[in-house]
Amino acid sequence: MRRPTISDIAARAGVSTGAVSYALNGRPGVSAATRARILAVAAEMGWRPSAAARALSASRADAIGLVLARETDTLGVEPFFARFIAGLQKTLSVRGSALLLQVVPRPRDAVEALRGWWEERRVDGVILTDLWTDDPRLAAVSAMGVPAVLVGRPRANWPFPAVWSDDGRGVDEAVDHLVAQGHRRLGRVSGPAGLDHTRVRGAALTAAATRHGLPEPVAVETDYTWEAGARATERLLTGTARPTAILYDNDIMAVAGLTVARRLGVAVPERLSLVAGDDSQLCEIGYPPLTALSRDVHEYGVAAARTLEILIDTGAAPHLEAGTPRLRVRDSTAPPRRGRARTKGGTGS
Amino acid sequence: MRRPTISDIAARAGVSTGAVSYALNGRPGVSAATRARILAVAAEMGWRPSAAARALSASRADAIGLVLARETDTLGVEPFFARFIAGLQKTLSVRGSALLLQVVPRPRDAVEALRGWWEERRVDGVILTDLWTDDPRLAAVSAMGVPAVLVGRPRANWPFPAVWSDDGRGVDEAVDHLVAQGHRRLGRVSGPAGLDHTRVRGAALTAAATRHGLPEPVAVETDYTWEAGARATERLLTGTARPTAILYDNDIMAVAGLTVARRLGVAVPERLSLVAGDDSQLCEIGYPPLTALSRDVHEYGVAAARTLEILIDTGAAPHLEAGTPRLRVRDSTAPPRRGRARTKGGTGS
DNA sequence: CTGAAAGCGCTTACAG
DNA sequence: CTGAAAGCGCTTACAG
Repeated sequence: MRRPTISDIAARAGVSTGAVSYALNGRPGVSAATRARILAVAAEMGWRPSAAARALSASRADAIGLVLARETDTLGVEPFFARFIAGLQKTLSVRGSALLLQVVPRPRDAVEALRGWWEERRVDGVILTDLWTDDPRLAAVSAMGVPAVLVGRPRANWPFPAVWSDDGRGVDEAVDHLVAQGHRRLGRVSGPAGLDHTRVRGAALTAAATRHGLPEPVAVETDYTWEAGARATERLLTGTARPTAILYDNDIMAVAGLTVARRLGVAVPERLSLVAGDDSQLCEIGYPPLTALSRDVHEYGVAAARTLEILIDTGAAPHLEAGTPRLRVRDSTAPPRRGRARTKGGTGS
Repeated sequence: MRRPTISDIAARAGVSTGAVSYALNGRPGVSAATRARILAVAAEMGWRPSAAARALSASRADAIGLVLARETDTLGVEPFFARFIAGLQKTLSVRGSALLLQVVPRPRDAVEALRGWWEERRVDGVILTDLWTDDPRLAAVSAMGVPAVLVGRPRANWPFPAVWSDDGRGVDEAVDHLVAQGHRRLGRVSGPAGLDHTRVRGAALTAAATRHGLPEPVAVETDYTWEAGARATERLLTGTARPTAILYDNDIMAVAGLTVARRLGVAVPERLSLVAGDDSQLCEIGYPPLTALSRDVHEYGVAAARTLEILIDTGAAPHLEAGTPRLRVRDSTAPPRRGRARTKGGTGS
């Protein structure tokens, strides 16, 4: 029960292997009748192309690579990646491309993974996510020449396409919503300052505040974990000029904020409004359910894969905006109640 | 700047390509001096093997496949997979094997993915997780003959190795802990009944209750989501013979339980103890922090990959237990306070 | 210890 | 429209 090859099909159909190849790949070079016969024989024999043989002769791997450069503990909590990957694969499956995945803690480890894949020609292209300000992947990928799609805002000196969701617009929408409710002192619990999307959101928040004539929002940086989100919230709530609304860069920190606010006796949403930067089940686990920036992450993955395929096929592809966040209003945002509320406790675990 | 091949190395080193291959693969057939020279030349030229050529001639893909068969929304919240995959790759990276990943909603979609990979010889073996009672993957994988490691309890008629964590022992430990605190009426919020590990835990809970002379614990089935966990908790708390302790099959449902208990006015842990079935950041997001079953998922991934490699290399590998859960006691479990507490409200959103 | 050659399963010009 | 052949970059018996 050896698996059939095109030679077997050729023998059975009484044609050359070349003809079989043309027929199987839907190319000109065989008559319609011959093609039909070959396809029938191939189906009957249960033939499937050998990925290795095809890769070797055609110089394409029919696979793309994705390296996730994050600490696994933050990765796990993010609904982003499962949805994003499902979106990628919806596109890839049409052509029968495979997805190689690697999970590494830091961007510089990602470079090694990408280089290995490309030098062994295991992938036709790669997708880059979570870019940092000085990310070693950009120069490395450019130098290697591996087709790559940047998931994030386009960069200067980046020779390849970028697929990005307009995080700034999401921030704008959130601020507009809060300002309409009467908020003027905004706070922000951000992700790592070195991450591109952290900076994008920060800039958008500052710009939006300026546009509305609000004081500069106070921001506290974190590493995306629940604990850091809790500490950051506490700092904002116990400092001077306490904000009446806080924007978080993900969902789990917003949940942390909810808990901390309760512990400090700051009523949500009466005294404090919260906006989560990602939307997931977590936003509904507490009371009140959290207003959140929500985006179609699946569609974002589809767009990234499609762009990479075009890049691989044609050598170029346009930048593409996809999965732009929209504000999903739930109950954690409301007009601020006037008057200074007392703050219970101070610290506490 | 064509990438160098072994022919280039052979020419530069003045030997045959066969000799280069032997030298590069650390096989006998070349003298130490020749080998050293060849390696030096290869390094100097920056040679890397072509994965396709190697796969074609050696009939091995140097890659393994993992299909995750779950709804993406539950996947995202689970810290399990990111850690598990990191563990797999720690092992795979030693040999330079790649990981192919696919995310599909149902087991029968997984069969198609596995078949495709194997028939195209994209993988040398696969890892199966989240097995269902009548899981089509088992028969399909056996029939195909693709080396496969079952992540879960060994099964009858399963011709390959299994790597499993003893979920039953985790349940035992949790019940011992609760009984020692004086609990006698236990409840359970379980995952889907068709999932193997759901049944294992259920059986273990019944056995532990019997051993301690407790009444049969009441169990409510869910789909692992927060919402289902909330509904199940409410059912347990508003039913007759309300349990004083509830075991959850994951972490997010335990968090849901905490919220529901608060809403119903059931104090945790005074009136109700909660045990989460997985340990993650989520267990610390509420008050009180949740007692949880914790296991070394990274190590679990290492064990699964190692077992698969042995299976691929030798045609067989022993079953292996790894990542057995241990109870991590936090503040959500305590001796039950006597007397019937009132229950606030009834339903509610 | 070393070299020359066949072969893995495809694709793709190049002749007919 | 079709066939015969070379080639992709390795590995591996098989002779020397």
